[in-house]
Amino acid sequence: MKRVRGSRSGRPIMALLDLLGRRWALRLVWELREEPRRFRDLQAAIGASPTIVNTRLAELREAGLVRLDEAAGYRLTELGEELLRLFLPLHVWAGKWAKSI
Amino acid sequence: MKRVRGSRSGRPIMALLDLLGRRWALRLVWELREEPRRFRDLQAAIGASPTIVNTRLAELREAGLVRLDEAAGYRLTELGEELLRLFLPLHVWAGKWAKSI
DNA sequence: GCCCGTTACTACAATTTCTGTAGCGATATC
DNA sequence: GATATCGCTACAGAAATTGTAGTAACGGGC
Repeated sequence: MKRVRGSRSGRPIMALLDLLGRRWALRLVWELREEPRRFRDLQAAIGASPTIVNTRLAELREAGLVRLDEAAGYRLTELGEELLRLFLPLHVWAGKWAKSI
Repeated sequence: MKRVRGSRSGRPIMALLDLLGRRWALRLVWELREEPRRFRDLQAAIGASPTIVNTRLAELREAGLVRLDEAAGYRLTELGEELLRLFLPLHVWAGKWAKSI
């Protein structure tokens, strides 16, 4: 098992929070929720530098959440889709949250 | 409604992903899942600088997710607890994830 | 009054991360 | 050979984060 920055405890939840708590990481997973997307497409969609997009994608690939399908582009793995399913309710909740502040 | 960095679109989900995608933001919410905690206690728990802990807490407070209860310490608001409930399954999933990589 | 501990929080230089722009090397199409 | 798309890299400047120290306010004990 690969060690992730900040996960000195070795507790999986901490490693996960650390991984997803890096800039653009959550957003990248979100952008892949519907269909595979190309590198440049992803980069344009989130508006980050190619350097950091590549770095995050590499981390997410190493974590087994994302993979590169040469024919179609970057896509979530089975594991990545499981994670996404946990996050989907966020979409609805975000609307409610926005109204209340 | 306050505008959040990177949320040029105005879509709540983007604002939320941006807010939570900043370093230590997710982790701070997580650390408040059980009980109120003092500033120094939080800071020591996550191992970040006081500067950034204070910055993130201010952002989370402005977002209505966290508040400072002078008697007990920092705690989640009602809204913050709702958000946390969406994240709780993450704990279980993280264990499974760790095993598979 | 005065020391002591605790609280949240700030100042600031050093370090790390991210951005913005340009470009590379491979592959495919004409 | 020219043109386009693909993932990806180089690199200098800008921004975020760290690490350390310290401030100001409050509440005991003495």
